[in-house]
Amino acid sequence: MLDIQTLRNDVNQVAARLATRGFVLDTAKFAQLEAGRKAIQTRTQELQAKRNSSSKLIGQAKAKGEDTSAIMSEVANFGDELKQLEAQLERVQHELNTFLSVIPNTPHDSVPVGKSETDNVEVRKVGTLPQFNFEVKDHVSIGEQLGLDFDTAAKISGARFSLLKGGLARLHRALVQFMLDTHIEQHGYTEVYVPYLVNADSMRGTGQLPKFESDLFSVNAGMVFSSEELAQIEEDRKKEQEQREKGLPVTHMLRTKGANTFYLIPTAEVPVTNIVRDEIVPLEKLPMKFVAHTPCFRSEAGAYGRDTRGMIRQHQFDKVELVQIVHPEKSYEGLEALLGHAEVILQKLGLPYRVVKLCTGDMGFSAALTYDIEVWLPAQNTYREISSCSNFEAFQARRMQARFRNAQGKPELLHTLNGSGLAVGRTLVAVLENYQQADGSVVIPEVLRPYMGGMEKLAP
RNA sequence: GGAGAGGUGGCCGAGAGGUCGAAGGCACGCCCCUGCUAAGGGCGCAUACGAGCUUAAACUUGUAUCGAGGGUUCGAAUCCCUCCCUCUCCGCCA
Repeated sequence: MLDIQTLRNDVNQVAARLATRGFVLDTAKFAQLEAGRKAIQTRTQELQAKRNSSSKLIGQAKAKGEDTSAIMSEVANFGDELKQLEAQLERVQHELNTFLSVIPNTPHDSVPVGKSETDNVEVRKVGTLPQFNFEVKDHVSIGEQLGLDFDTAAKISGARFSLLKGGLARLHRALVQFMLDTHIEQHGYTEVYVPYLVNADSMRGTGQLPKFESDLFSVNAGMVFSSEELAQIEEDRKKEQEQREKGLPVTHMLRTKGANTFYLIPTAEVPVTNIVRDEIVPLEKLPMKFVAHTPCFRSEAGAYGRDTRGMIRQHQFDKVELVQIVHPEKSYEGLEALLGHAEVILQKLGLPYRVVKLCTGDMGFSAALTYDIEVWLPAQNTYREISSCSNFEAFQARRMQARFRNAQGKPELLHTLNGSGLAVGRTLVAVLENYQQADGSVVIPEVLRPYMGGMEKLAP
């Protein structure tokens, strides 16, 4: 969420910055909503003040045993108007809120302007590309011999799921352990174990809702209703519909009933960052650095047809996620450090990669600046995203009301950062492809061997 | 799943229809006293949003907020309804 003050002071400037990322800010709509809000709010508060002072007088008069009918009829005169105004105010504020909550973050000044990933800027290339004196296979062909089984996964669940067996499953686990240990022992992160099902407030906090609901999986726990309850729900639904038609604020009777709707996390960013939602963190606790290993669930509704082969794009994958909660003045420093922490994993694994700075058009909704790390995949003869490290500045913190107490003792919004360190499935793919041998076996990177019982290679 | 008790400011905790944004305490900030890592005293100290003033801050003022949402009332932290959450005991369970 952007700062509404900034929008009021300088809509055009904000609109221009948002335009660079392909978002058209409806400034006329904003002006209209603001004008409406202002007029209604001023008048409403005026009447509320009048009502409050009258009520106070009534209280005093009653205490003395005096007659209060004159004052009470005066209040009754504007009672209806006030009720209407309060309803109108709520409606316009709700509209304004909805309007604000779908505006993406403004890009940092250093972000290259561009339309798509082709406009991203390469920051550096690290590592040397492996040479093969045989025809390279992709991870699907290599994996088939080693325990990667899409057919069984499809039987159990469906498309875009995978099943790993034997050494491959262990290698997957070894990657997780290696990543976690590195970040905990060498980079100073605190490991956290978090819920994989979260509520809607958490999803709103980090920006997945309300705009990207279709990318998420949701579950309704214990939603078994008796016939009376079903009838009640139907009635509530009608009531809500009527309220909408009359233009009254909707009371969301259904929403409270459905409060046991959970969302499966699309990334650990959601539960981990929401640790500080509605909190005021003491200054000396900053920066907070968390690392978590979680599965991630994405419906990727819009991505069908892309990466259909293999485990590049799955409904479920594991990720080790780095999150930092920092002082606003330290967030860009923190981002560089965090990016470095993710890179270390690739360096230790001996995987060649490059770092790109995303252009305005390719950045995610909540980010002010994003670096992607792309790992070399020999079979695709290209670099593919394996980590995304972003500074969200105060965008998420404002939605979450995540604050710290500054040196003056006043609450101030935090900055939030996160990045994959790394996506485990894709790292497994990269290991398979980069360490493949002519005989179909795969050499295990040295840093992983302690986690593999000393094993040096996976052989068919 | 059953029974009960609760949710109030950064924290603890009173308040049980009127002058309550909310006593008291802790923590924190400024000041005084003391002169040594003790103690005492005074003052201040919620957040969001609006209006005024302003370059801005400060300030003044208004409104809202006592788990959330509805309702009753001239007036709700306090009464009613719905929901959420926490704790205790029992049951079940990895």
